[in-house]
Amino acid sequence: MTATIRDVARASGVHVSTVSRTFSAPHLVNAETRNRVLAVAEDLGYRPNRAARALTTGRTHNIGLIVADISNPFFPPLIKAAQAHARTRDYHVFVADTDEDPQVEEELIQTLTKQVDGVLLCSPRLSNRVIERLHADVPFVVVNRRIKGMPTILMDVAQGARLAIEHLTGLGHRRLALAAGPSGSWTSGQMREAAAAAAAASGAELVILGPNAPTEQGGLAVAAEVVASGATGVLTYNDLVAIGLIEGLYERGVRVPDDVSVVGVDDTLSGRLNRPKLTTVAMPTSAAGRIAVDLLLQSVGDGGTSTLTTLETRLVVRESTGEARS
Amino acid sequence: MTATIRDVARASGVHVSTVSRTFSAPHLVNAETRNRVLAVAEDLGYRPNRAARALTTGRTHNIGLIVADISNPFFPPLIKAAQAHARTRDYHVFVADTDEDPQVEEELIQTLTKQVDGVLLCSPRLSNRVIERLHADVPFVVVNRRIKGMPTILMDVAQGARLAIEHLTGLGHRRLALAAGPSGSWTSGQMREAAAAAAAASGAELVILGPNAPTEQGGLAVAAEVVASGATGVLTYNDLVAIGLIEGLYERGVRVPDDVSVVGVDDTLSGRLNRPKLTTVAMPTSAAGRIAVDLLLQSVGDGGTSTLTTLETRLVVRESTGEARS
DNA sequence: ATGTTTCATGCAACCGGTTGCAGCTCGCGA
DNA sequence: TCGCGAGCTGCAACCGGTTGCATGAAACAT
Repeated sequence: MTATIRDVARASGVHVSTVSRTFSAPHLVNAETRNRVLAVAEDLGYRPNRAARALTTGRTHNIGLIVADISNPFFPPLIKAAQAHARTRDYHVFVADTDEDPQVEEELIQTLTKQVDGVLLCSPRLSNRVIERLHADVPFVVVNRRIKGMPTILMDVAQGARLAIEHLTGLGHRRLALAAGPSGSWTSGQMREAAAAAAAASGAELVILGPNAPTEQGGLAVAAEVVASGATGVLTYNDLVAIGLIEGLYERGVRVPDDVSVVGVDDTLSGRLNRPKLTTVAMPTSAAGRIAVDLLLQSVGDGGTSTLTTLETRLVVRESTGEARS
Repeated sequence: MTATIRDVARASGVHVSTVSRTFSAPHLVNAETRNRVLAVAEDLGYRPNRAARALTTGRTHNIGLIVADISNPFFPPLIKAAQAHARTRDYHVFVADTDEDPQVEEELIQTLTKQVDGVLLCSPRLSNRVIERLHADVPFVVVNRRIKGMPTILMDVAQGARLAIEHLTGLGHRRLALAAGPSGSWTSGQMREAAAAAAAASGAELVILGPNAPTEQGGLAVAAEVVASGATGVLTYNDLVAIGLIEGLYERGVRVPDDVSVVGVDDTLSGRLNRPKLTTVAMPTSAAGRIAVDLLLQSVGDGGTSTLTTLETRLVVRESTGEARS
């Protein structure tokens, strides 16, 4: 068994409350006593039990971070930024993966409820109704989805989609396709609307293909439809889909960017190292991670503002897009 | 505030212990009472506080999973397999990223200690001594590193390295290089030894380059050294390094596999979608994740076996390796 | 009618900490 | 010399559950 506060108290001849204070409010205990207690504690290998502490203080100093798919390279920078930033605030971040399954997502949130002070929900797949219900149990910050009444961080995908479409029409493409994301995705809906509007404004045609899995497989799978559609410019749900799509097109003898231009979204490292290097919409994921933590800790503190933060996106032009052939 | 067991007890006119049993040992309470309690609980939105429960039972039903770098595509399959498998055992997995920093790693383990029933250490960067000390506080299962006295899962990288080197020498390459991993990595040490032995056995030369960061950047950075070494066959620490290296060689006008053959390790999706598709050593990561969970739950149960499980690796030949030019 | 089980529930201690309050000691000023 | 405040420390209740034991009632056997 590991040593408890009472073991330390007994061994150093003081009351448990003194030991407790030695760790949680050192200035309240006499330097001499404190040193003795610390020495004994060290000796016994005592470590405060954070779970027990949380029971009375109501603060775990942990935050939960829930993502739909940890293997999507979009998330790691966000996770790392959140983690690093949380550490400066004396918090730790624990990540859980829902595997794109709303049921698992709900279960995880339930489990997390009393073990963390707040939860960061990244691209949740749960319905608004369920999220609102769960919100009664634990503070949330939502990333990549708009739910009113909750602190929210959005990346301006609409703007990104517009930039991408304008880039494509600017290169002379008149027949465009959007390889959409999964059906539950709020982001995908935003992209669709913005892309449709931007295409209409430029007098280009836009066909929506999907829903697709937000993965390379999704991209591979949609390649046939892209070819069939006759589109020469494609905007994809994310970089992964773009990479898969390019591979799929390649397998069909369609060259990128010579025959078809492809624009990704997220600006992941994989996209940067793909060949051709991806033209993509860059998302401020690290900033989102940091801000999310700040927002969360703030709403843990005071109880709940419902700020909406929208972060700008920008287009990064690389090699996967080119002029339309005349 | 959320409802507690006492609120439910009061509202349904029974003692708290009855409410407690309703949830944790339903068969001990009369069906009628049980239903009444459940109804009241539902009504009040009561959820058992898992942290409080853990305090008396000593079981959190959580397991911690610590990785050095969550953005390394090697980990997600392992994480997902562990998570899925744990769920079938009524456990949840929480992941933390150490950012390759031993200090952060230690801190995280400390934090996790009383909040999980056991910890999965994947490719830990901490010294054996520290790990052994921490082991007194919480059960461990170690993946990708040999620490005696602890349940361990190893992927046979030595075998993988041998296969890779033999593949290269079989193609006629006589001057080989190993782009090693970070200095703290046990795996990297294993690779180095096995590769050296295999090269010697085939009468080929092997130069060790590194240590390198286990990332694309690491691969990019080592490209110059590879060129300078005159090697025509390169084994890298992992797929990421291989991808970065290929990119770096490409920038220097060196073609893969025409001028230089490159073998990765891990068989990640990125490697499969890279162009050229990576020849690589496949690691049984999903199996490792599942087995790790089993081992951990087992040692949570009985107290600590120190099994050593070694998983086979295999070589997957794709497009990044080819015959040496004569 | 009595003794023995069985079943359901209550009681109270306990898990490992925290914290408001009270009491003690000491030094200082009057 | 006394009173007072400051500084430490102890006491005990509390956080939200669990669980061994005792109690009481009903069911059963004799």
